[in-house]
Amino acid sequence: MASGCEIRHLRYFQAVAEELSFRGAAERLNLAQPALSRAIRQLEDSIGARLLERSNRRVALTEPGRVFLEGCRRTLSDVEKLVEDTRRACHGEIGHLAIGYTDFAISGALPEIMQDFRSRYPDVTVDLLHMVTAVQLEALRRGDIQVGFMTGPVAEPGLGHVTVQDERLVVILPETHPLARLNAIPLARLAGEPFVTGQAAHWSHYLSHVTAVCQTAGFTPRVVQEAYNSEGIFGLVAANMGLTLHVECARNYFRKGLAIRPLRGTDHRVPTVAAWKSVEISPVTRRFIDFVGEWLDGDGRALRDALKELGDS
Amino acid sequence: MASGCEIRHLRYFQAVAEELSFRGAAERLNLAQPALSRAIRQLEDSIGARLLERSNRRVALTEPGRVFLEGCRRTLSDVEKLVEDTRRACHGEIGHLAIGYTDFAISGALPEIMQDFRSRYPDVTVDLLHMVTAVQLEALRRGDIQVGFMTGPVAEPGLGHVTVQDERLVVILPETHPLARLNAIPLARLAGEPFVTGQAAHWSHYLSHVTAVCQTAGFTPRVVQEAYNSEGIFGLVAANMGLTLHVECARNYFRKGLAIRPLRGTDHRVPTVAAWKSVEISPVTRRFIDFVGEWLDGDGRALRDALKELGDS
DNA sequence: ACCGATTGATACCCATAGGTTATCAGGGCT
DNA sequence: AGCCCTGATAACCTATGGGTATCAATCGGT
Repeated sequence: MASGCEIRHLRYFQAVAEELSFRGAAERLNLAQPALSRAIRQLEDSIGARLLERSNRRVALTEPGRVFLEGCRRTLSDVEKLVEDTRRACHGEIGHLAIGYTDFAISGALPEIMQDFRSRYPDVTVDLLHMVTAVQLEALRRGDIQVGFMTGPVAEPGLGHVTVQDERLVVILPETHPLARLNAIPLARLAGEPFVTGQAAHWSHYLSHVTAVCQTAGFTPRVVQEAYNSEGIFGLVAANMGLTLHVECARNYFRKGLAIRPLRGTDHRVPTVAAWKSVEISPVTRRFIDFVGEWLDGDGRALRDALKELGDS
Repeated sequence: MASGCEIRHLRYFQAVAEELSFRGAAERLNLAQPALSRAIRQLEDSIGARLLERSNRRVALTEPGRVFLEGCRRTLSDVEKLVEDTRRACHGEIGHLAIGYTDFAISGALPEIMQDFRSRYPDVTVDLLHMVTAVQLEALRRGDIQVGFMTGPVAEPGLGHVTVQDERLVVILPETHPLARLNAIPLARLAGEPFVTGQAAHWSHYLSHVTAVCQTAGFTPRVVQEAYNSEGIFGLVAANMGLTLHVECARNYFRKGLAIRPLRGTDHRVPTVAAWKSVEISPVTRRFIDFVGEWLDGDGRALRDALKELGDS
């Protein structure tokens, strides 16, 4: 029952079993030989099995000793690995993250970020959860997610954030639409056009950008249809219900029958930011945030530049 | 390095992590609470990671704590299993056996014995090694095998043994041979017949039976061919080179063109015995020997009787 | 065949690690 | 506000792990 058997005993036994000599093992362990003899005796007593055959001149493993030695090696390396893993967890190299994302984020840089993160930190498990910006803010507050990729700007107190994307607007319209013949579409030409957007209740952060940019041209968008998600919006546009404003990353997707044109007459940009609760940051969250920062400065620069040129063209 | 982390610490930590309370865990461990607090602190120091979040009223696992807890459970159950396995090894339920066998043994009861033994002691690994009797005796002496199934009688000092088979002789001859028309063949009729046997150097124990039984009828077998093993002997007989004496278990094999007939005119029997070195018997060897004894008394009786009837018919 | 060298076991001592009791400091709860 | 429950701390005590000295047995070399 109270086995009394301790890791020390396993280490001692392994040494003796490998050296097949108490004195040799004691030296290897920086220990006096009598202490070793006693420890091994204790171990044998606590197990209730004779592990070593001592014949006053020769030390040999018994059958139980062989079984125990193999288990010793396994257990000792397991414990060592466990301690190492725990330390890594402490440094954020092991753990779990729940991350929220919007359609804009998952259409943009997020897949590459996640791919690079997972290959850099393979022992961090990640749950990626689709949530609109407002839901992410609430989930962050409740601790349901540790990081959210959402439509900015973020000005909530207690949240840290970094801008991941900062994209110009594009017009998505049926390729049969008269405006589709223009290389770029002036903002003013959208006045009066039928708009397809996301549902006001869920897409508020994005819609505030749309209404704001239209206001600068002195009109309010005429919304004729609200869809549940980006796929829905694209589908309704393809069905000739109207046109929509989106961000550059829409170019990463293609739907037959749609045209994507830069929007002229405004330098308004829609930021997508990674946000996190700035108190009680777990090690793995810290790692992730740092990684995103480094990614944006390094690996991601090429991608960002490409996107930027795409938008500027 | 010197992690100082002991199994006790793992048990303590697991208790606290599961109770999420130092006092509760201390009670469960039959320990005073301050000792627990100190042990956990030591554990955290030795790992270098904060495993528990103590906020004076609530105890919670940190991320490293979760990692460590899982490893704790695994390690503790592994150690428990290891101790249990070692005890079983001590009782001979775990271990390894090297067992020698002759053609006679493997053609007789040995396969059934081994099958029953392995299903009764699945954690004992067995090496079955084909060796003629003389080689088995030497291998036993050197400890290369723990038990040998060989042709008796065994009279070596220091060897224990039990008779596994005790078989009448049969004559194996080409089915076209004139004697094959008899239901049973009188010993005296073999005088002058050409004999096929195993090589004298390796089959000495068996050949001594053959010559002895022929002597009782007043003749010496006229050996015209020596084969390497039983298959070779059967093949040479089938090739009409001569006939041979074998034991009843030969009936378990069949080769086209051969006839097997009881030998009349002698009650000589050829024993096949299991033998072992009677000093330094390992627990698993003891188990095996006991098992063979019980098998012969119990499960094997039916088989033995069947063989006996076969021989008596 | 004997003596020295070496090995593991034993006896004894000591420092310390691990346990106990008593007490404190901080938050909820009534 | 006051009580109670929690984990941390302090002081102390003993059991235990480790050290030194020594013994008995066995192997090797001359």
